[in-house]
Formats: sequence, structure tokens, C-alpha cells
Amino acid sequence: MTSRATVKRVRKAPAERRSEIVASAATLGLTEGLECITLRRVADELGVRPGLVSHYFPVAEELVAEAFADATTDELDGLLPSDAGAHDDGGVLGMLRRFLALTSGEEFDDISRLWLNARHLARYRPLLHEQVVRQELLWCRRIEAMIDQGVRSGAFTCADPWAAAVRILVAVDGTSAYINTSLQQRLAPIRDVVRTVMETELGLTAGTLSPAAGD
Amino acid sequence: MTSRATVKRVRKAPAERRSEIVASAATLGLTEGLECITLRRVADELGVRPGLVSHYFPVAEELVAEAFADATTDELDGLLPSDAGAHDDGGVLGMLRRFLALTSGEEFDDISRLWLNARHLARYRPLLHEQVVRQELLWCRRIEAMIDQGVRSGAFTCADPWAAAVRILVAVDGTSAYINTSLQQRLAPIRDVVRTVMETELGLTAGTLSPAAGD
DNA sequence: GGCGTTATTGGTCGCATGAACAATTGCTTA
DNA sequence: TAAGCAATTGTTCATGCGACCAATAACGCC
Repeated sequence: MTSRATVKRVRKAPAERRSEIVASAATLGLTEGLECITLRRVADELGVRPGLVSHYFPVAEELVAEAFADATTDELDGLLPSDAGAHDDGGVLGMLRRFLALTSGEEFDDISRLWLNARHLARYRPLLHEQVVRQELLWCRRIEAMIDQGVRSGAFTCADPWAAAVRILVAVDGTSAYINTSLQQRLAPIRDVVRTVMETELGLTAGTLSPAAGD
Repeated sequence: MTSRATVKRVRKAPAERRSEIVASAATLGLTEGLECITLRRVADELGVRPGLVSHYFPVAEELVAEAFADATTDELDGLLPSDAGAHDDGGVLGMLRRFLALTSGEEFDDISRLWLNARHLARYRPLLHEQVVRQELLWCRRIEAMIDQGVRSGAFTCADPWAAAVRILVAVDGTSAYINTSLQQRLAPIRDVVRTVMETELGLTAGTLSPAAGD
């Protein structure tokens, strides 16, 4: 009657088991927070013993850092594919609108929480700190690349794509800072901040990046 | 030779001891993080036994929440005195410049960390959540009041002071989100964000709120 | 098909946390 | 000055954490 149905061991290839552990930890960090990534919790999630997780990650913090990197890398690829320009559906402007739609949707809430979580926790955990910095610069560079592309194609103008990317991310992170607290009470004035900043930074007329403007 | 020089008990008035505990916890939260506010840590700081802290705060989370509220209330009063307009040193514009100078100085770093800390931790702690929401709205209202004053005195114009206050705080919190991570790598493009947002929201010509412009 | 590598188990250790409680002692009040 | 209130101490308990390690069993290789 116990929950442990099978005492049979399942032996997997190291690489497979390892990525399984990271994936589980990433999901855990994304839904419940990075503090919940403990040896025991991850082991429970996978139906294995804590010692096994310890075997692949002798230092627990390494798993936390890698889980964060895994989750944010996946999200960034979904937000702004790195092979930008390959299949231009609506061009760069369409890509910007898609970015705005995704980052303002409810599906992005967990990511907002994860970033907030990681930026705080990085204060105490050097390995996580390293990954957060890496990902922050990665996200920034990806946006910069998109701006570069738009400037080259003549979709808009921008004197300093890097600075623009930095400031667009300030808007994104500023609006998502309240995800756990008073976001609902201040939603209305905040709603269009990212879009407005984008339009300003890229010299676009107001409303160009509104969702409806694409049709 | 032990650190416990005196075994003599010091009995203080409850109100005094209580505020002493809160003050110590607030300092601790501000310098080392809210997670460091533990019964034992605070007791050590004050040279008393953990049970005493427990006596005043039977539920530890209450102390954390109150410490946060204490620290942020003090900071807000230093940033934007609630008796605004009483002694107009340079008027509202001077007050805005002072706000910008203080929030961009290094002395504000601990406050940035505290807000980041609290906004994340509020996810798990209902009592802290309540205080963070309260303080967020309090900071917002204080800025709104200052805008109201400036509009009345004709220093600038603003169609929706509340919305402007919300967006100014988005800029403040957006720029301070990286305080623990990659702030240094992206300092240049970020430096003038809050000032620029303020000037835009208040219909001021660019540069009006620059530090030098006051002399 | 036996054998050795190693993935996996199960248990232990030390540490820090919040909470609870009886005993003690300083202070105030009658 | 005696008595009582309550501020303060000292200790205990249960919980969850990371880290460590010996024993075990599944799988691939010869």
C-alpha cells in the first residue's frame, strides 16, 4: 500500500539521468522557486534517492545554477529565436510584437518570478551569480542583435543598439518586479511601458508596436 | 575569557525592548538580507537569549515583516519627507533632483537589495507580502503627492499623477533590479533612465532635472 | 555467460532553523 | 519591606538541509 510500488532499480545512461535531474530542477525552480531545489525534493520528483542527485551534483548549488541557466535559456529561445531572420514572419516588427505579446502574457509570470528569485539569491550563491550575469548579458545581446537586424533592414533607426537593448530590459524587469506583490493594483499605468520604451528607443511612432497594428 | 562578559540580566521596558529588537532586525535585513533575521541572530546582535526575541515575536515572520516596514518607512521619509512643501529648498524641482541624487547614490544600494529581497520573499511569507504591498503603494502615493504639488505650483504639468508615479517607480525598480548581478556591466546606458522618465512624465525639457541644472 | 564497472540505494552525521516551556530574577507596587 | 508580576534565561524538541559513504545491483564488455 505504500507509494513505493517498485523497488526495482532503473539504471540510465549518465548523460540522460543528468539532464533528467536538471530538467526536473528547472521545472521546480520555475514553478516553486529556486529554494525548493533540494536534493530530497528533486529526488522525490524523479522517484529516486537523494544520494543519486548528490552523485551527479556533489555540490547542490551547482544544480541550482544549472537549472536556472537551463530554464532561462529555453525561455529566451522561445522569445527570440537565435536564428533570427531565417523565417521572417512579418519581419523584425512582427518579431518585436511577438516579444511584447509573450512577455506581457500570463505564461511569462513564472519567468518573471524566476528572474526575481535568481537576482536575489545570486547575492548569496556565487555559482548562481555567475549564471545570472551570464544570462542577463545573453538576453541583452539577443535583443541587441534583433535591433541590429531591424536597423540594417531599415525597419527603424537606433544610434546605440546595445544601450537601447539595456533600457528595454530595464522596462521589462521594472514592470515584472511586482509580480509577487502589488502588480494587480498598478497594472493599468504599467501595461504599455515596455512597448512605449521600445518605440521610443527605435524611433517608431507611438502605437506601431501595438498588437492590432500588425493585421 | 568568553564573550559573555556579564550574566547579569538587563530588564527593559517592553516597548523599548521591542523597538530595540525591530531596529536590530531592520539593520540586519538591510545589510545582510531578510533571511538572516533569525531568532538566534537577532538575539546575538542584542546580547540576549533567543527565547526573548521569541517572547516579543512568537511567530518569527512577524519580526521580518515589521523589520522590512521599519527600514523602508525610514528610507522613504529620508527620500521624500511627508511634510513636503513645508520648507521649500529649491521648490519641487529641487526635491526631485534630491530624490534622483539619493536613489542613484551608493547609499541606496542596500535599499535596492532590500526591495529585491522582500519582493521575492513575499512569495512565500504572507505577512511580509502584506507589508511589501503596503510599502509599494505608500512609496507610490508619496511620489504622486509630490507631483500633485508640482502641478499646483505650476512647476510642470501632468495629466495623470498616479500613473506617472507608478511609471517613475518602474524606472527606479527596473534600474535597481541588477544591483546584485550585472549592474556594473550595464551602468552607462542605465544611468539616466530615471531622470529621463521623470522629465518625460512631467513634460519637462530634457536635462531640467540634471544635477548641475540646479545651481 | 561470468565479470567488473558504476549507477543507485540506504543510512548517518552535523548543523541551523522555529517553536515551546519551565525556571529564574529584576522591577514595581501595595 | 514583602509580594507578585513579567521580562529574561536555558533547554529541549522536531524538522529540513547538505554532505558523506559503504553496500548493492544493473548493465556492458570480454
